[in-house]
Amino acid sequence: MTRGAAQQTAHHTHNHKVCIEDALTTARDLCAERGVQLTPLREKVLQIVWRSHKPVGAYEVLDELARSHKSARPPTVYRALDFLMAEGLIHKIQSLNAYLGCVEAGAPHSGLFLICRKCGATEEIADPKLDAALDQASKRARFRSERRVVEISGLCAQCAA
Amino acid sequence: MTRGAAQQTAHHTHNHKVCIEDALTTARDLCAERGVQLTPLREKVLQIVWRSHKPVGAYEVLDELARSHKSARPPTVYRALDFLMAEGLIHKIQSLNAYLGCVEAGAPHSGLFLICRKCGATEEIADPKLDAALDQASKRARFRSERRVVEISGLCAQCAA
DNA sequence: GAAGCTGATGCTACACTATAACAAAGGCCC
DNA sequence: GGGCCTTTGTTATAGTGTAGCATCAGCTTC
Repeated sequence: MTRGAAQQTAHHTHNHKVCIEDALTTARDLCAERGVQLTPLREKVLQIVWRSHKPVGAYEVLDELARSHKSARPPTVYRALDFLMAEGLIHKIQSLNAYLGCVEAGAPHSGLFLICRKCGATEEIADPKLDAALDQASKRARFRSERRVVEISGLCAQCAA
Repeated sequence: MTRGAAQQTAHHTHNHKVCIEDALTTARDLCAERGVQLTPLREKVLQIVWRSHKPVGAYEVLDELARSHKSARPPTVYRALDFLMAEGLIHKIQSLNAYLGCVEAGAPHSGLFLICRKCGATEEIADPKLDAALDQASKRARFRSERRVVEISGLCAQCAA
């Protein structure tokens, strides 16, 4: 169900079909457990988001969705994306206005995203030290933290080389 | 020139004129040092952004600017905002598409923003432990970090009470 | 099985955010 | 004065996201 650390990274070369299948299976299981509906439309959107490890814009999703789903309109896509985010199946990358499949759906987590500005590949990382630093900083400011956005742009290992 | 820690926080009550004056003075000095032009237009935009400790949208800036500057249009505002960001005088809050005066202009830093979802007040915090955690995480992933976005939404001390 | 409810989708229009592209104006240098 | 650079003016348009109401399918209750 969960993948090993090596497969969670945004490699330039890997068998991506496995990523997609894993994500869909996890999503179906989670939604079933929670009693929420992963409808064909929502599943299709999830699949589209998972076509790569690059964040994908809502209107890119729409273009792709429209190929198989003539009636697709902006609200169609945004509603599906909102559902998937609410269920923790995808994340929104705020600095790109784009959406990315979550590699650890189900596990409570607030990721750190490493976004390559050259190839677009984006890796989600969980980091206890980061969580601790953020919790500590919030606490010091007597701030009640609810939602986190932590994104780093730069060059991935491959593109920096 | 730099303010004490107490005055950097997004208090609900404080003499905000001091904040604005400090920010403008710092901006003028910095731009003079760097040989870049803090034109009246840019200064006015900076002043508008500094009207509060809440992030302000570009079109809010435009509305305000237009009161004294009839020819103001979207590009007028975005160009000024881009300049101010490039000089490190303001920050963009990505999760709100809004802009906020930088409390520590000039000092190299990558802040953590605590954004109150109720009152909107947003506090910028510098945190060495956070920086360390981010650097370490980037390094582990062999990622060359360039730009950071760290934003936490929630409730500030006053609004949580 | 009709009435009513709920959640999901269809559909039109619109609001909000941001940029492209080119023109004009002003300062500076030679 | 001519050429160059930076800033601002101006029009148009691209990109991102939501409001609001209609419809439809499944489910329940009587």
